[in-house]
Amino acid sequence: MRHATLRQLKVFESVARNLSYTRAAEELHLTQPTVSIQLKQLTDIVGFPLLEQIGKRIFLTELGQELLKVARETFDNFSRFEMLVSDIKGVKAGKLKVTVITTAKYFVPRLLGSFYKRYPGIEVFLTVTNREKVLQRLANNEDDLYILGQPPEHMDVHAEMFLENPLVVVASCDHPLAGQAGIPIGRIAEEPFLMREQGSGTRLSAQRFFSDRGMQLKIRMELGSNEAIKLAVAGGLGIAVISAHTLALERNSKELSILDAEGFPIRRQWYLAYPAGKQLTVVSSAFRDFLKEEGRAVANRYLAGIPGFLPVTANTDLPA
Amino acid sequence: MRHATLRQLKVFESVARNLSYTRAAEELHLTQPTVSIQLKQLTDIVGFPLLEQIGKRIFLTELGQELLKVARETFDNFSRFEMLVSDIKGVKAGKLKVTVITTAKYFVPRLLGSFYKRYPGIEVFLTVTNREKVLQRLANNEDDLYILGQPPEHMDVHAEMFLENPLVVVASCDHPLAGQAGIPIGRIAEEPFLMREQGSGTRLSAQRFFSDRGMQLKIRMELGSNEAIKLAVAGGLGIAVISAHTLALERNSKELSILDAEGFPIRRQWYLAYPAGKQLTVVSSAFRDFLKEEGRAVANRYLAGIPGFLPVTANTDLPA
DNA sequence: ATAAACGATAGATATTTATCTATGGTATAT
DNA sequence: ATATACCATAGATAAATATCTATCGTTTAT
Repeated sequence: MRHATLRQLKVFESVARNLSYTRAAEELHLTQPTVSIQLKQLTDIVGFPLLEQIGKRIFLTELGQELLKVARETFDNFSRFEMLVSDIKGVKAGKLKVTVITTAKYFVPRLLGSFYKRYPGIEVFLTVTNREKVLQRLANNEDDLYILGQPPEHMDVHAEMFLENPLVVVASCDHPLAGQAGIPIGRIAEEPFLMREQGSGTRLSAQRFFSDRGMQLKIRMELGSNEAIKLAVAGGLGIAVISAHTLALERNSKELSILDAEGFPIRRQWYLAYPAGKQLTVVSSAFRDFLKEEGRAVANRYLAGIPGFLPVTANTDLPA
Repeated sequence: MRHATLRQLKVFESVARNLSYTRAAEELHLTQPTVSIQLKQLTDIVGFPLLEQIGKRIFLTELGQELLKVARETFDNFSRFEMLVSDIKGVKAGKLKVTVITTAKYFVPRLLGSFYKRYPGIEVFLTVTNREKVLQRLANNEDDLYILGQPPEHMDVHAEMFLENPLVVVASCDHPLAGQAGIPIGRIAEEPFLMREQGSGTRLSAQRFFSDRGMQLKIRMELGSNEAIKLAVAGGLGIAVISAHTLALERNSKELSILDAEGFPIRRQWYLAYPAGKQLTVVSSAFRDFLKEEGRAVANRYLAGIPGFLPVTANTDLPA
């Protein structure tokens, strides 16, 4: 049975449906002897007659009927698979598995939302986890794409920036420094700071920024969320370094002010990564294009106008 | 997709399971390049990658997983079919469609019962109908085997006798003729007869028997069943011609007596028929053998000892 | 009785296939 | 840094496959 061919099944199916070798031959654009031979081979493989001829009429034997079922099921399976292939080709079907670093959870869901609206047939699976796990999943090729704040090193990974993530200094609008131009960095360092907890990427970047310049921050308070920090800053409890994205909604409010501090914004980026050598699926490719496009739009809408910020124009692909 | 081969699927399945070309090659007793080539061909046919290699590890793409499902289902179907084939070969499975003429309904079900006991995996379909319908079904090849009282003529049919069906004259035990040897046929014809309704094969045979000899029967009464006839005969209402089979249970009773009438028993037979040129299925063959065997047993048990009856020894196959 | 339709078979052929050996490139592990 | 394991590719070959044309024997229909 292993040695039967799909061709034989195809021919058999046609004969079984037409109950005629000649008819089947016409349908398949073959000559009648070809059909006879194909059927003979299949019958020899099975070891029992599949058809019987009584007078001039052809009948299916019990086994013939069973084999017909098998043949039809098989062909059905194949055509379903073929449809899947063409759906995937047209991005009308498929899966997209994305793993993002925790800090990206503030903007990635929104992006996935609009992506899903554009391609409703796609199933999206989002995993949000810490950097270590992200890298691990990347190494194990568990997902299609990965989003993180800095491209992995010591790994053969293809990474590309798709969105600027400038870190800015915010103060309340009635803060003495609000509105001043070119505030020296030393002046900023004198202010009491509000910070996210240890381990936050933003906090790390900020502290490194100041320590690189030989300064140490005065941390007045640690807060568990960006929202809490913004509220505390607005209440005049101190100033803070936060991602400009988290200000998206407050940019035009009169509560918070971005200070024009020397050396700011600290330039960070969001990266899209995937294993080097991985051929992206059609869906992944579509999401990648989508991210870059959206990235530009977001940058133009929210990031332009940040003091000291110059948007990167080219898409910078970073090799490992 | 139509051009994929089962071989390719087989190789693909092995690679997908082992996640290694080399492993698959070992498993299939092939060289590794052979596996590579088979997979390349399959991939080309599908048009999209089925596997991806990240570093040294191999992963299934989404399509690969789908195709794996298809492949497994296909092979499952085939092996189920193969099992069916071998079950049928061993008469452990299969269907048996038998159509019998109405008058055979008195003994066929019992036979089917014991056949079913011997081959419990067989599904038996029994159709009981009149001669015309039986012949029609036979012409249309709707069943496997047919049982009737006389083989069809003017049809290309293979028919073989499997059971004698002698018609005997019965009278009550205290009837004057009971026990007499070599009763002349004219004497029998003087007696009042009990008969089945018009159209009964037995009645037809009996009347023809007498009319062939220039006599006419005096029919005292028509009765609807063989049981009723036997009771009436036992009650002394007349004598009757009935199939010896119907006496199976009463042979040793003291109520009924088979008369040793000249020219009796009328020899009738039960025939097994099927279209000429039809190759019997394994099950049909088994049932055919069973019938002949049972036929002999029944003949030995019940028919021996009927006055004037000589069992046929050879199995007489009648051509059309 | 004859013709027409149908399937089986034989013989021929071009193509495809399945497979091998040998070798080369890469990635992981030591 | 080297060795090892793994997959890809090229080239060669024997086998099989799929197909055709021509023809024959039956069976049905006219």
